[in-house]
Amino acid sequence: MLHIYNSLTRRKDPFTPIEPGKVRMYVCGMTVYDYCHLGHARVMVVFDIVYRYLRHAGFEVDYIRNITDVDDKIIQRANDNGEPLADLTDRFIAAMREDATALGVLPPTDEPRATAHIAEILAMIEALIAKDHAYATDNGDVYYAVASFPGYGKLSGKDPQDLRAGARVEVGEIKRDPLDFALWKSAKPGEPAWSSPWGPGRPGWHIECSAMSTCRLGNHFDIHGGGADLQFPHHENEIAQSEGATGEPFVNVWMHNGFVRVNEEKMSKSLGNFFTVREILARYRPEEIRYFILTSHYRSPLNYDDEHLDNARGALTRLYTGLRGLPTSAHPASGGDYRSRFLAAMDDDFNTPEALAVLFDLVREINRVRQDDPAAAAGLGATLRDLGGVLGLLQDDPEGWLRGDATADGLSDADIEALIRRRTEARQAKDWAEADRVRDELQAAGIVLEDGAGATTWRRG
RNA sequence: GGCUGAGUGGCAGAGUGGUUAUGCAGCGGCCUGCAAAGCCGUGGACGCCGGUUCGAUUCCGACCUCAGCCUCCA
Repeated sequence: MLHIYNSLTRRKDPFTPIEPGKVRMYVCGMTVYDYCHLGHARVMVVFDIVYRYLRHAGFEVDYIRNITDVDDKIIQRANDNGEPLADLTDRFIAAMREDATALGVLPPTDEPRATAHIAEILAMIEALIAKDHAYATDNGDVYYAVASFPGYGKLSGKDPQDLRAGARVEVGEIKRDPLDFALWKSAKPGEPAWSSPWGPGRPGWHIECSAMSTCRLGNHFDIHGGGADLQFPHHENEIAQSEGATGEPFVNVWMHNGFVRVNEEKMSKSLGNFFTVREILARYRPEEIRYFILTSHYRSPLNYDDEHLDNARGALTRLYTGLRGLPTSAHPASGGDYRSRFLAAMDDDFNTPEALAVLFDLVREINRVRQDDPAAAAGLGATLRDLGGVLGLLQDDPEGWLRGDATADGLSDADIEALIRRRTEARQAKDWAEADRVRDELQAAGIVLEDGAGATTWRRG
Protein backbone atom coordinates (compact mmCIF):
# COMPACT_ATOMS: atom_id res chain seq x y z
CA MET A 1 0.00 0.00 0.00
CA LEU A 2 1.49 3.26 -1.16
CA HIS A 3 1.79 5.98 1.47
CA ILE A 4 2.60 9.55 0.52
CA TYR A 5 3.55 12.42 2.79
CA ASN A 6 0.95 15.12 2.32
CA SER A 7 2.08 18.69 3.05
CA LEU A 8 -1.53 19.52 3.81
CA THR A 9 -1.92 17.00 6.65
CA ARG A 10 1.82 16.82 7.51
CA ARG A 11 1.52 13.06 7.64
CA LYS A 12 2.16 10.06 5.50
CA ASP A 13 -1.31 9.03 4.39
CA PRO A 14 -2.40 5.96 2.45
CA PHE A 15 -2.83 6.95 -1.17
CA THR A 16 -6.20 6.34 -2.82
CA PRO A 17 -6.94 7.99 -6.13
CA ILE A 18 -10.23 9.78 -6.66
CA GLU A 19 -11.03 7.54 -9.60
CA PRO A 20 -9.95 3.92 -9.11
CA GLY A 21 -6.96 2.99 -11.22
CA LYS A 22 -6.34 6.51 -12.43
CA VAL A 23 -4.10 9.22 -11.00
CA ARG A 24 -4.17 12.86 -12.02
CA MET A 25 -1.00 14.73 -11.11
CA TYR A 26 0.12 18.30 -11.72
CA VAL A 27 3.61 19.64 -11.10
CA CYS A 28 4.79 23.24 -11.30
CA GLY A 29 7.47 23.29 -13.93
CA MET A 30 9.93 25.81 -15.21
CA THR A 31 9.82 29.50 -15.89
CA VAL A 32 11.72 29.49 -19.13
CA TYR A 33 14.25 32.30 -19.42
CA ASP A 34 17.47 30.44 -18.63
CA TYR A 35 19.02 26.98 -18.51
CA CYS A 36 17.86 24.45 -15.94
CA HIS A 37 20.05 24.17 -12.89
CA LEU A 38 20.37 21.21 -10.58
CA GLY A 39 17.42 22.38 -8.51
CA HIS A 40 15.17 22.17 -11.55
CA ALA A 41 16.67 18.81 -12.38
CA ARG A 42 15.70 17.57 -8.95
CA VAL A 43 12.04 18.48 -9.42
CA MET A 44 11.99 16.76 -12.78
CA VAL A 45 13.70 13.62 -11.50
CA VAL A 46 11.72 13.43 -8.26
CA PHE A 47 8.36 13.64 -9.97
CA ASP A 48 9.59 11.40 -12.75
CA ILE A 49 10.10 8.80 -10.03
CA VAL A 50 6.60 9.42 -8.72
CA TYR A 51 5.24 9.14 -12.26
CA ARG A 52 7.18 5.95 -13.01
CA TYR A 53 6.31 4.33 -9.70
CA LEU A 54 2.61 5.11 -9.95
CA ARG A 55 2.58 3.56 -13.40
CA HIS A 56 4.58 0.60 -12.14
CA ALA A 57 1.98 0.20 -9.40
CA GLY A 58 -0.63 -0.20 -12.12
CA PHE A 59 -2.19 3.23 -12.25
CA GLU A 60 -2.97 5.09 -15.40
CA VAL A 61 -1.40 8.49 -14.82
CA ASP A 62 -2.24 11.85 -16.30
CA TYR A 63 0.89 13.84 -15.53
CA ILE A 64 0.80 17.55 -16.35
CA ARG A 65 3.88 19.71 -15.88
CA ASN A 66 3.34 23.30 -16.91
CA ILE A 67 5.61 25.82 -18.54
CA THR A 68 5.49 29.45 -17.45
CA ASP A 69 6.32 31.35 -20.60
CA VAL A 70 5.28 34.85 -19.65
CA ASP A 71 6.29 36.73 -16.50
CA ASP A 72 8.36 39.68 -15.34
CA LYS A 73 11.72 37.95 -15.55
CA ILE A 74 11.07 36.55 -18.99
CA ILE A 75 10.00 39.95 -20.30
CA GLN A 76 13.04 41.54 -18.71
CA ARG A 77 15.40 38.97 -20.21
CA ALA A 78 13.87 39.23 -23.66
CA ASN A 79 14.24 43.01 -23.52
CA ASP A 80 17.84 42.71 -22.32
CA ASN A 81 18.58 40.35 -25.18
CA GLY A 82 16.65 42.45 -27.65
CA GLU A 83 14.78 39.42 -28.89
CA PRO A 84 11.09 38.56 -29.13
CA LEU A 85 9.64 36.87 -26.07
CA ALA A 86 8.62 33.76 -27.98
CA ASP A 87 12.12 33.28 -29.39
CA LEU A 88 13.55 33.34 -25.88
CA THR A 89 11.01 30.95 -24.41
CA ASP A 90 11.13 28.56 -27.35
CA ARG A 91 14.90 28.36 -27.03
CA PHE A 92 14.84 27.54 -23.34
CA ILE A 93 11.95 25.12 -23.65
CA ALA A 94 14.03 23.20 -26.17
CA ALA A 95 17.01 23.33 -23.82
CA MET A 96 14.89 22.12 -20.92
CA ARG A 97 13.65 19.16 -22.96
CA GLU A 98 17.23 18.27 -23.88
CA ASP A 99 18.23 18.31 -20.22
CA ALA A 100 15.20 16.27 -19.20
CA THR A 101 15.86 13.68 -21.88
CA ALA A 102 19.51 13.45 -20.91
CA LEU A 103 18.55 12.77 -17.31
CA GLY A 104 16.18 10.00 -18.31
CA VAL A 105 13.10 11.99 -17.34
CA LEU A 106 10.04 10.66 -19.15
CA PRO A 107 7.97 13.28 -20.95
CA PRO A 108 4.86 14.19 -18.96
CA THR A 109 1.47 13.50 -20.49
CA ASP A 110 1.39 17.15 -21.46
CA GLU A 111 3.31 20.36 -20.86
CA PRO A 112 0.84 23.22 -21.22
CA ARG A 113 2.15 26.74 -21.74
CA ALA A 114 0.60 29.71 -20.02
CA THR A 115 0.37 31.79 -23.17
CA ALA A 116 -1.71 29.07 -24.82
CA HIS A 117 -4.28 29.18 -22.02
CA ILE A 118 -5.21 32.83 -21.76
CA ALA A 119 -8.88 32.04 -22.43
CA GLU A 120 -9.06 29.59 -19.51
CA ILE A 121 -7.22 32.04 -17.28
CA LEU A 122 -9.66 34.84 -18.15
CA ALA A 123 -12.61 32.53 -17.54
CA MET A 124 -11.34 31.65 -14.08
CA ILE A 125 -10.71 35.30 -13.18
CA GLU A 126 -14.23 36.19 -14.27
CA ALA A 127 -15.62 33.37 -12.16
CA LEU A 128 -13.70 34.67 -9.17
CA ILE A 129 -14.99 38.21 -9.68
CA ALA A 130 -18.53 36.87 -10.00
CA LYS A 131 -18.15 35.12 -6.65
CA ASP A 132 -16.63 38.18 -4.99
CA HIS A 133 -13.27 36.50 -4.55
CA ALA A 134 -11.61 39.04 -6.81
CA TYR A 135 -11.89 42.67 -7.83
CA ALA A 136 -10.62 44.87 -10.62
CA THR A 137 -8.92 48.19 -9.93
CA ASP A 138 -9.13 51.40 -11.92
CA ASN A 139 -5.79 50.82 -13.62
CA GLY A 140 -6.88 47.50 -15.13
CA ASP A 141 -5.33 45.10 -12.60
CA VAL A 142 -7.36 42.34 -11.03
CA TYR A 143 -6.59 41.11 -7.51
CA TYR A 144 -7.64 38.14 -5.48
CA ALA A 145 -9.34 39.14 -2.23
CA VAL A 146 -7.58 36.90 0.26
CA ALA A 147 -9.95 37.85 3.08
CA SER A 148 -12.80 36.28 1.08
CA PHE A 149 -11.30 32.81 1.33
CA PRO A 150 -11.63 31.29 4.81
CA GLY A 151 -9.08 28.50 4.41
CA TYR A 152 -6.19 30.74 3.39
CA GLY A 153 -2.99 29.53 5.05
CA LYS A 154 -4.01 25.92 5.61
CA LEU A 155 -1.28 24.49 3.43
CA SER A 156 1.63 26.53 4.75
CA GLY A 157 0.42 26.76 8.33
CA LYS A 158 0.46 30.52 8.19
CA ASP A 159 -2.06 32.79 9.84
CA PRO A 160 -3.28 35.62 7.57
CA GLN A 161 -3.24 38.00 10.50
CA ASP A 162 0.46 37.29 11.13
CA LEU A 163 1.14 37.79 7.45
CA ARG A 164 -0.66 41.11 7.42
CA ALA A 165 1.33 42.28 10.43
CA GLY A 166 4.58 41.64 8.63
CA ALA A 167 3.50 42.67 5.15
CA ARG A 168 5.29 45.48 3.46
CA VAL A 169 3.06 47.99 1.76
CA GLU A 170 4.30 49.55 -1.44
CA VAL A 171 3.94 53.21 -2.18
CA GLY A 172 0.83 53.87 -4.22
CA GLU A 173 -0.66 50.56 -3.20
CA ILE A 174 -4.06 49.99 -4.74
CA LYS A 175 -4.88 46.64 -3.16
CA ARG A 176 -7.57 46.43 -0.52
CA ASP A 177 -5.52 44.08 1.61
CA PRO A 178 -1.74 43.69 1.64
CA LEU A 179 -2.20 39.93 1.17
CA ASP A 180 -4.17 40.32 -2.05
CA PHE A 181 -2.26 39.16 -5.09
CA ALA A 182 -2.52 39.92 -8.79
CA LEU A 183 -4.58 37.70 -11.07
CA TRP A 184 -4.23 40.02 -14.02
CA LYS A 185 -1.65 42.72 -14.58
CA SER A 186 -2.41 45.62 -16.85
CA ALA A 187 0.12 46.05 -19.62
CA LYS A 188 2.82 48.67 -19.42
CA PRO A 189 4.22 50.09 -22.65
CA GLY A 190 6.34 47.58 -24.55
CA GLU A 191 5.05 44.56 -22.67
CA PRO A 192 3.31 41.65 -24.32
CA ALA A 193 -0.42 41.88 -23.71
CA TRP A 194 -3.67 40.07 -24.30
CA SER A 195 -7.02 41.76 -24.41
CA SER A 196 -9.34 41.26 -21.47
CA PRO A 197 -12.52 42.72 -19.98
CA TRP A 198 -10.22 44.96 -17.89
CA GLY A 199 -8.08 46.11 -20.76
CA PRO A 200 -4.84 44.74 -22.23
CA GLY A 201 -2.66 42.86 -19.84
CA ARG A 202 -1.18 39.52 -18.85
CA PRO A 203 -1.90 36.86 -16.27
CA GLY A 204 -0.34 36.69 -12.83
CA TRP A 205 1.80 33.68 -12.11
CA HIS A 206 -0.47 31.95 -9.61
CA ILE A 207 -3.59 31.94 -11.77
CA GLU A 208 -1.75 30.21 -14.61
CA CYS A 209 -1.32 27.05 -12.60
CA SER A 210 -4.87 27.07 -11.28
CA ALA A 211 -6.29 27.49 -14.77
CA MET A 212 -4.01 24.97 -16.48
CA SER A 213 -4.32 22.26 -13.84
CA THR A 214 -8.08 22.60 -13.66
CA CYS A 215 -8.63 22.61 -17.40
CA ARG A 216 -6.42 19.54 -17.89
CA LEU A 217 -7.23 17.48 -14.82
CA GLY A 218 -10.59 18.72 -13.61
CA ASN A 219 -11.65 20.77 -10.61
CA HIS A 220 -10.53 18.12 -8.15
CA PHE A 221 -7.49 15.94 -8.72
CA ASP A 222 -5.08 13.69 -6.85
CA ILE A 223 -1.56 15.05 -6.58
CA HIS A 224 -0.02 18.49 -6.93
CA GLY A 225 3.74 18.81 -6.69
CA GLY A 226 6.54 21.31 -6.82
CA GLY A 227 9.55 22.64 -4.96
CA ALA A 228 9.23 23.43 -1.27
CA ASP A 229 9.63 27.13 -1.97
CA LEU A 230 6.35 27.12 -3.88
CA GLN A 231 4.32 26.07 -0.88
CA PHE A 232 3.84 29.68 0.07
CA PRO A 233 2.54 31.76 -1.49
CA HIS A 234 2.19 30.02 -4.84
CA HIS A 235 0.37 26.86 -3.83
CA GLU A 236 -1.59 28.59 -1.10
CA ASN A 237 -2.81 31.01 -3.75
CA GLU A 238 -3.66 28.21 -6.13
CA ILE A 239 -5.90 26.65 -3.52
CA ALA A 240 -7.63 29.96 -2.90
CA GLN A 241 -8.14 30.52 -6.62
CA SER A 242 -9.27 27.07 -7.62
CA GLU A 243 -11.48 26.34 -4.66
CA GLY A 244 -12.83 29.89 -4.79
CA ALA A 245 -13.69 29.59 -8.45
CA THR A 246 -15.07 26.05 -8.51
CA GLY A 247 -16.43 25.63 -5.00
CA GLU A 248 -14.88 22.15 -4.96
CA PRO A 249 -11.88 20.73 -3.14
CA PHE A 250 -8.82 21.31 -5.33
CA VAL A 251 -6.13 18.74 -4.57
CA ASN A 252 -5.96 15.72 -2.28
CA VAL A 253 -2.20 15.36 -1.87
CA TRP A 254 0.39 18.14 -1.93
CA MET A 255 3.96 16.98 -2.47
CA HIS A 256 7.00 19.22 -2.04
CA ASN A 257 10.56 18.27 -2.78
CA GLY A 258 13.49 19.62 -0.77
CA PHE A 259 16.10 21.99 -2.12
CA VAL A 260 19.44 21.46 -3.65
CA ARG A 261 22.04 23.29 -1.58
CA VAL A 262 25.53 24.46 -2.16
CA ASN A 263 27.58 24.66 1.03
CA GLU A 264 24.41 24.25 3.07
CA GLU A 265 22.76 27.16 1.33
CA LYS A 266 19.87 27.02 -1.11
CA MET A 267 20.94 26.84 -4.74
CA SER A 268 19.15 29.60 -6.57
CA LYS A 269 19.38 32.06 -9.37
CA SER A 270 19.24 35.05 -7.08
CA LEU A 271 22.14 33.82 -4.93
CA GLY A 272 24.09 33.02 -8.08
CA ASN A 273 25.38 29.77 -6.58
CA PHE A 274 23.80 27.48 -9.11
CA PHE A 275 25.20 24.85 -11.42
CA THR A 276 23.31 24.24 -14.63
CA VAL A 277 22.50 20.74 -15.75
CA ARG A 278 24.67 21.19 -18.81
CA GLU A 279 27.64 22.34 -16.77
CA ILE A 280 27.43 19.21 -14.68
CA LEU A 281 26.80 17.02 -17.71
CA ALA A 282 30.12 18.19 -19.09
CA ARG A 283 31.85 16.35 -16.25
CA TYR A 284 29.44 13.65 -15.14
CA ARG A 285 27.20 11.23 -16.89
CA PRO A 286 23.43 11.65 -16.78
CA GLU A 287 22.89 8.47 -14.80
CA GLU A 288 25.39 9.64 -12.20
CA ILE A 289 23.40 12.82 -11.68
CA ARG A 290 20.17 10.90 -11.50
CA TYR A 291 21.65 8.45 -9.01
CA PHE A 292 23.00 11.31 -6.91
CA ILE A 293 19.54 12.87 -6.74
CA LEU A 294 18.03 9.55 -5.66
CA THR A 295 20.54 8.92 -2.87
CA SER A 296 18.65 11.38 -0.72
CA HIS A 297 14.95 11.22 0.10
CA TYR A 298 12.99 13.67 -2.04
CA ARG A 299 11.91 15.79 0.93
CA SER A 300 15.43 16.08 2.37
CA PRO A 301 17.93 18.69 1.37
CA LEU A 302 20.48 17.61 -1.22
CA ASN A 303 23.88 19.21 -0.87
CA TYR A 304 25.72 19.59 -4.14
CA ASP A 305 29.37 18.61 -4.10
CA ASP A 306 31.64 17.04 -6.70
CA GLU A 307 32.62 14.46 -4.11
CA HIS A 308 29.03 13.26 -3.99
CA LEU A 309 28.89 12.90 -7.75
CA ASP A 310 32.15 10.92 -7.59
CA ASN A 311 30.48 8.75 -5.01
CA ALA A 312 27.53 8.19 -7.31
CA ARG A 313 29.92 7.11 -10.03
CA GLY A 314 31.53 4.57 -7.71
CA ALA A 315 28.19 3.19 -6.59
CA LEU A 316 26.93 2.79 -10.15
CA THR A 317 30.20 1.12 -11.07
CA ARG A 318 29.52 -1.48 -8.42
CA LEU A 319 26.01 -2.11 -9.70
CA TYR A 320 27.04 -2.34 -13.34
CA THR A 321 30.00 -4.53 -12.44
CA GLY A 322 27.55 -6.95 -10.88
CA LEU A 323 25.45 -6.92 -14.02
CA ARG A 324 28.40 -7.46 -16.34
CA GLY A 325 28.47 -10.73 -18.19
CA LEU A 326 24.96 -11.75 -17.22
CA PRO A 327 22.57 -12.69 -20.02
CA THR A 328 19.99 -9.99 -20.70
CA SER A 329 17.39 -12.52 -21.76
CA ALA A 330 16.95 -14.07 -18.30
CA HIS A 331 13.66 -13.84 -16.47
CA PRO A 332 13.63 -11.99 -13.17
CA ALA A 333 14.19 -14.31 -10.24
CA SER A 334 11.06 -15.32 -8.42
CA GLY A 335 12.76 -16.27 -5.17
CA GLY A 336 14.15 -13.92 -2.60
CA ASP A 337 12.46 -10.97 -1.01
CA TYR A 338 14.42 -8.31 -2.83
CA ARG A 339 11.50 -7.22 -4.94
CA SER A 340 9.09 -6.99 -2.03
CA ARG A 341 11.64 -5.06 0.03
CA PHE A 342 12.18 -2.70 -2.87
CA LEU A 343 8.47 -2.16 -3.33
CA ALA A 344 7.96 -1.68 0.41
CA ALA A 345 10.62 1.04 0.37
CA MET A 346 9.01 2.80 -2.57
CA ASP A 347 5.55 2.40 -1.03
CA ASP A 348 6.86 4.28 1.98
CA ASP A 349 6.70 7.76 0.48
CA PHE A 350 9.10 6.94 -2.36
CA ASN A 351 12.04 6.07 -0.14
CA THR A 352 14.63 5.83 -2.89
CA PRO A 353 17.69 5.56 -0.56
CA GLU A 354 16.16 2.48 1.00
CA ALA A 355 15.23 1.12 -2.43
CA LEU A 356 18.81 1.64 -3.61
CA ALA A 357 20.07 -0.26 -0.56
CA VAL A 358 18.01 -3.24 -1.72
CA LEU A 359 19.72 -3.01 -5.10
CA PHE A 360 23.10 -3.30 -3.39
CA ASP A 361 21.98 -6.30 -1.37
CA LEU A 362 20.87 -7.81 -4.64
CA VAL A 363 24.18 -7.23 -6.35
CA ARG A 364 26.03 -8.82 -3.44
CA GLU A 365 23.88 -11.90 -3.82
CA ILE A 366 24.62 -11.97 -7.54
CA ASN A 367 28.34 -11.82 -6.87
CA ARG A 368 28.05 -14.56 -4.29
CA VAL A 369 26.31 -17.05 -6.55
CA ARG A 370 27.59 -16.18 -10.00
CA GLN A 371 30.44 -18.72 -9.93
CA ASP A 372 28.50 -21.72 -8.72
CA ASP A 373 25.03 -20.98 -10.04
CA PRO A 374 25.08 -18.85 -13.20
CA ALA A 375 21.38 -19.40 -13.81
CA ALA A 376 20.48 -18.01 -10.40
CA ALA A 377 22.82 -15.08 -10.98
CA ALA A 378 21.16 -14.40 -14.32
CA GLY A 379 17.73 -14.37 -12.70
CA LEU A 380 18.87 -12.04 -9.94
CA GLY A 381 20.54 -9.85 -12.55
CA ALA A 382 17.26 -9.58 -14.41
CA THR A 383 15.57 -8.59 -11.17
CA LEU A 384 18.23 -5.98 -10.52
CA ARG A 385 17.87 -4.50 -13.97
CA ASP A 386 14.11 -4.58 -13.66
CA LEU A 387 14.00 -2.80 -10.29
CA GLY A 388 16.67 -0.37 -11.42
CA GLY A 389 14.40 0.42 -14.34
CA VAL A 390 11.65 1.51 -11.96
CA LEU A 391 14.07 4.24 -10.87
CA GLY A 392 15.24 4.91 -14.41
CA LEU A 393 18.64 3.37 -13.67
CA LEU A 394 20.77 0.46 -14.92
CA GLN A 395 19.30 0.29 -18.41
CA ASP A 396 22.65 0.65 -20.22
CA ASP A 397 24.76 -2.20 -21.46
CA PRO A 398 27.02 -2.88 -18.46
CA GLU A 399 30.19 -3.32 -20.48
CA GLY A 400 29.49 -0.16 -22.43
CA TRP A 401 28.73 1.79 -19.29
CA LEU A 402 31.89 0.65 -17.55
CA ARG A 403 34.04 1.45 -20.55
CA GLY A 404 32.46 4.84 -20.90
CA ASP A 405 33.19 7.16 -23.77
CA ALA A 406 36.64 7.95 -25.02
CA THR A 407 37.59 11.52 -24.27
CA ALA A 408 39.29 13.66 -26.87
CA ASP A 409 42.64 13.55 -25.11
CA GLY A 410 42.40 9.97 -23.87
CA LEU A 411 43.13 6.59 -25.36
CA SER A 412 40.73 5.13 -27.89
CA ASP A 413 39.20 1.72 -27.36
CA ALA A 414 41.49 0.35 -30.06
CA ASP A 415 44.57 1.81 -28.33
CA ILE A 416 43.51 0.17 -25.11
CA GLU A 417 42.86 -3.20 -26.72
CA ALA A 418 46.27 -3.10 -28.38
CA LEU A 419 48.02 -2.38 -25.08
CA ILE A 420 46.10 -5.16 -23.39
CA ARG A 421 47.22 -7.59 -26.10
CA ARG A 422 50.82 -6.56 -25.54
CA ARG A 423 50.41 -7.08 -21.82
CA THR A 424 48.77 -10.45 -22.30
CA GLU A 425 51.74 -11.59 -24.37
CA ALA A 426 54.11 -10.37 -21.68
CA ARG A 427 52.12 -12.19 -19.04
CA GLN A 428 52.19 -15.40 -21.04
CA ALA A 429 55.97 -15.02 -21.22
CA LYS A 430 55.94 -14.33 -17.47
CA ASP A 431 57.53 -10.98 -18.16
CA TRP A 432 55.87 -9.38 -15.16
CA ALA A 433 57.90 -6.20 -15.41
CA GLU A 434 56.64 -5.46 -18.89
CA ALA A 435 53.10 -6.54 -18.00
CA ASP A 436 53.05 -4.18 -15.03
CA ARG A 437 54.59 -1.38 -17.07
CA VAL A 438 51.74 -1.60 -19.58
CA ARG A 439 49.18 -1.75 -16.81
CA ASP A 440 50.70 1.34 -15.17
CA GLU A 441 50.62 3.13 -18.50
CA LEU A 442 46.94 2.36 -18.85
CA GLN A 443 46.24 3.30 -15.27
CA ALA A 444 47.87 6.65 -15.83
CA ALA A 445 45.36 7.14 -18.64
CA GLY A 446 42.50 6.29 -16.31
CA ILE A 447 42.01 2.72 -17.47
CA VAL A 448 41.54 0.01 -14.88
CA LEU A 449 42.32 -3.59 -15.85
CA GLU A 450 40.71 -6.65 -14.37
CA ASP A 451 42.20 -10.05 -15.13
CA GLY A 452 39.27 -12.42 -15.29
CA ALA A 453 39.15 -16.18 -15.69
CA GLY A 454 39.85 -16.27 -19.41
CA ALA A 455 40.39 -12.70 -20.47
CA THR A 456 41.31 -9.28 -19.26
CA THR A 457 38.49 -6.76 -19.07
CA TRP A 458 38.86 -3.03 -18.67
CA ARG A 459 36.92 0.00 -17.66
CA ARG A 460 37.45 3.71 -17.53
CA GLY A 461 37.83 4.51 -13.84
C1' G B 1 9.66 37.98 15.04
C1' G B 2 5.81 34.21 12.86
C1' C B 3 5.51 29.54 10.33
C1' U B 4 7.83 24.86 8.33
C1' G B 5 11.61 21.15 8.49
C1' A B 6 16.27 19.10 10.08
C1' G B 7 20.60 17.69 13.46
C1' U B 8 22.96 9.80 12.76
C1' G B 9 29.76 6.62 12.47
C1' G B 10 35.70 9.75 8.21
C1' C B 11 31.99 11.37 4.07
C1' A B 12 27.01 10.63 2.07
C1' G B 13 22.45 8.82 3.79
C1' A B 14 18.02 5.48 5.46
C1' G B 15 15.71 3.52 9.58
C1' U B 16 14.15 1.65 14.33
C1' G B 17 11.40 1.68 21.52
C1' G B 18 15.66 -3.63 22.86
C1' U B 19 18.47 -7.23 17.19
C1' U B 20 23.76 -5.68 10.44
C1' A B 21 20.78 -0.14 6.81
C1' U B 22 23.27 0.81 2.28
C1' G B 23 27.36 3.16 -0.75
C1' C B 24 32.28 5.27 -0.60
C1' A B 25 36.66 5.39 2.59
C1' G B 26 39.58 2.22 6.75
C1' C B 27 41.40 -2.47 8.78
C1' G B 28 42.20 -8.17 8.57
C1' G B 29 41.61 -12.53 5.47
C1' C B 30 40.56 -15.31 0.75
C1' C B 31 41.41 -14.98 -4.45
C1' U B 32 45.61 -13.05 -7.86
C1' G B 33 52.37 -13.66 -10.62
C1' C B 34 51.32 -8.79 -8.32
C1' A B 35 46.97 -6.00 -8.80
C1' A B 36 41.86 -4.81 -9.90
C1' A B 37 37.05 -6.65 -9.27
C1' G B 38 34.63 -9.89 -6.04
C1' C B 39 33.71 -12.67 -1.48
C1' C B 40 34.23 -13.31 4.02
C1' G B 41 35.14 -10.77 8.55
C1' U B 42 35.78 -6.12 11.31
C1' G B 43 36.17 -1.12 13.89
C1' G B 44 33.24 3.34 14.23
C1' A B 45 26.86 6.76 15.36
C1' C B 46 22.62 8.63 16.64
C1' G B 47 23.25 17.75 18.85
C1' C B 48 22.57 19.00 24.41
C1' C B 49 19.59 18.50 29.03
C1' G B 50 15.53 16.50 31.43
C1' G B 51 11.00 13.18 31.35
C1' U B 52 8.07 8.59 30.17
C1' U B 53 9.82 3.30 30.06
C1' C B 54 12.41 -2.76 32.42
C1' G B 55 14.98 -0.34 28.30
C1' A B 56 15.26 5.67 23.85
C1' U B 57 19.22 7.39 18.72
C1' U B 58 13.88 6.19 18.10
C1' C B 59 8.20 8.87 22.19
C1' C B 60 7.39 13.81 25.16
C1' G B 61 9.33 18.74 26.83
C1' A B 62 13.07 22.59 27.13
C1' C B 63 17.55 24.27 24.99
C1' C B 64 21.41 24.87 21.20
C1' U B 65 22.60 24.80 16.03
C1' C B 66 21.36 24.69 10.82
C1' A B 67 18.24 25.24 6.48
C1' G B 68 13.78 27.11 4.18
C1' C B 69 9.30 30.27 3.68
C1' C B 70 7.12 35.13 5.16
C1' U B 71 9.76 39.45 -1.98
C1' C B 72 10.96 36.38 -7.45
C1' C B 73 12.43 31.32 -6.90
C1' A B 74 12.04 24.08 -8.26
